Amino acid sequence: MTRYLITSALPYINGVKHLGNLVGSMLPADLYARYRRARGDETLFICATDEHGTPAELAALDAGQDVATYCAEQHEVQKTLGEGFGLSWDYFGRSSSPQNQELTQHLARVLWANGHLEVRTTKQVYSHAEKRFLPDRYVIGTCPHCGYDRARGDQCENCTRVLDPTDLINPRSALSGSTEIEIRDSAHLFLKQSTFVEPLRAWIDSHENDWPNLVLSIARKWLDEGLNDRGITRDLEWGVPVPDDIGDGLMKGKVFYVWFDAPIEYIGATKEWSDAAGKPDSEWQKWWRPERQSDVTYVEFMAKDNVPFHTVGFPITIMGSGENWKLVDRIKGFNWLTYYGGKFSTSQKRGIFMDKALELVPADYWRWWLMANAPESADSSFTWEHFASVVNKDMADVLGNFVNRVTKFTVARFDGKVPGEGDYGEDEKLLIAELDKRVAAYAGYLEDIDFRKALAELRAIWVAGNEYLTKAAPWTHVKTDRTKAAVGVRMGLNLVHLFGHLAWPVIPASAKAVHEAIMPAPEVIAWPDQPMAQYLDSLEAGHEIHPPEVLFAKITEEQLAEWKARFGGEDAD
RNA sequence: GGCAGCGUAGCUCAGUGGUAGAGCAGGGGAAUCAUAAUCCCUUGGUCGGGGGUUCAAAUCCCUCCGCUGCUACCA
Repeated sequence: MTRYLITSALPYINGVKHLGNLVGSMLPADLYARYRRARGDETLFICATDEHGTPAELAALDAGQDVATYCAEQHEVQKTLGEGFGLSWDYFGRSSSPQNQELTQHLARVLWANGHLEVRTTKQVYSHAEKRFLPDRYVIGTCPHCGYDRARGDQCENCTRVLDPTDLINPRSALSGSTEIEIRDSAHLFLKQSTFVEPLRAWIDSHENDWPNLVLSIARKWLDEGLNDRGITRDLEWGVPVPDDIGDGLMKGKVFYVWFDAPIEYIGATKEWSDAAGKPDSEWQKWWRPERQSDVTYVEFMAKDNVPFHTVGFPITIMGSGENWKLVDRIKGFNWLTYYGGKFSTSQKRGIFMDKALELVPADYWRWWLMANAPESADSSFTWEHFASVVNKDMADVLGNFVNRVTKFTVARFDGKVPGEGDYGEDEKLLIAELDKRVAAYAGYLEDIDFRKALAELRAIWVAGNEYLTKAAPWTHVKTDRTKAAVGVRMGLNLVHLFGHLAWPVIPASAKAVHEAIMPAPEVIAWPDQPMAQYLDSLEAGHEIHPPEVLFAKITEEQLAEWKARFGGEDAD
């Protein structure tokens, strides 16, 4: 049986992530990982913070910390928030780890040995004030085309023209404002991507049927436009050092570009995981260097901006190594989640961030709404009104109220115990047939990693429970035919039990609470494998149940108004 | 400017050649076990505009309009 390796795109270190980041990679990866575990599959779910690069250095500068301290702190912040959202990582690593450094250097060495890297001289902007090289975007000056005086070295934001830092009039450092800058030659390693076009195309074509259109079209666009060789080193201090033995001795003091080492951290974090557990190297290697590629099914989750690096950049690193590293099997890409149709924006404080979100409502509310409305085929839009109406209706009314009405009635009329009288009849058979079909459809959508449809099916399963209960109407029968009422209640309780199992991958904390209405819940709530006829008649007569407190408090009009005002609704820009 | 995606009921979205769909919201009814929750029935769209291909187009082609994003050292 194949093992499942699951990775989520690495959240960048410079601050708390917003809900768009969450829904685009970490949350769907968690849902899928939980589903695999529920089915009993051997599963490893890996994530990490992406810590290198100039933005991290600048954020640290802002915070008045050295970059290592800053990253260590922010890593803990992101780890805590992820756990708050129920993200069930087997390991949440750091791209700055020694393990990643070792692996990154190893892969660079074999690429160098295989002739896939070459040294080229490039022109870089050096700032005397900062005593460092500046990335293009951190050089500002007057645009030669439109005269805008705050144009960036990569592009003028006013006239949108693409620029080179040397084009700027009166160039200066965006960090200090210093004009003491000069253009210096600097040697860098380039990955000869152009030689990989054919194998990449063949590989991508082989996934014609199991990758989403979004992923295929982005990957092919890059190949069609011609792959440029790509610089994989930078003149920075914070990063994985380039080893002396590659690059003809010209790489002293340089580090790898963050996009080179970040995907390698998928492997690095796996090694961090096995090292932390005191396990031998064979433990992480069985995931990344399996005997046969088919021993591991590797699934990656990411937003669409990340697709090129996972369909082109990282695969070239793997292919070019000539070693038997595991290549990704399935890539699930997401579009953008928008906030009232506009972009989530950290700088403009527009949208909702993970820390604030958890202060408002439990994580499962977000998990449900985000995955039920995941931007799978197109961008999707968050609005407070929609969020409140979906959460109140689906979770509180359809699921929560079902659990509540069945369990409360059991206490009121059947002594809080599963009644054993009577046999299932025609109504129960119809329900069982419907649920056999729906549970299979729900599983099918999860296998296909088609989340919106999966959650719509899960909701339909809950609705089927309400429909059944209305038809069975034990509250009516209990007055005249206690046995008939008992049948309805017994089925109702079995449905509660079922719902707890089916909902666990999506809303784990709530599913646990539902499960515990019937009996104590295990760490991993297993998938119901039996046919429904058997499963829905599995609770023992006389078993005592425990009605939960209100499972899902509804979002009130007052809360809605307050949150809209606090976070900015449609009027905010 | 170039490129990509999108534009289907009031709202959020399915549907990619064969008589327009779901959920929510709206309207009517049933029930009263329950967080006034649930269940049944129902109103509602010339599928952004125009042109073309086809026996047949929301679905393929062209064009126009609108929205969003990307445009490579930005993670």
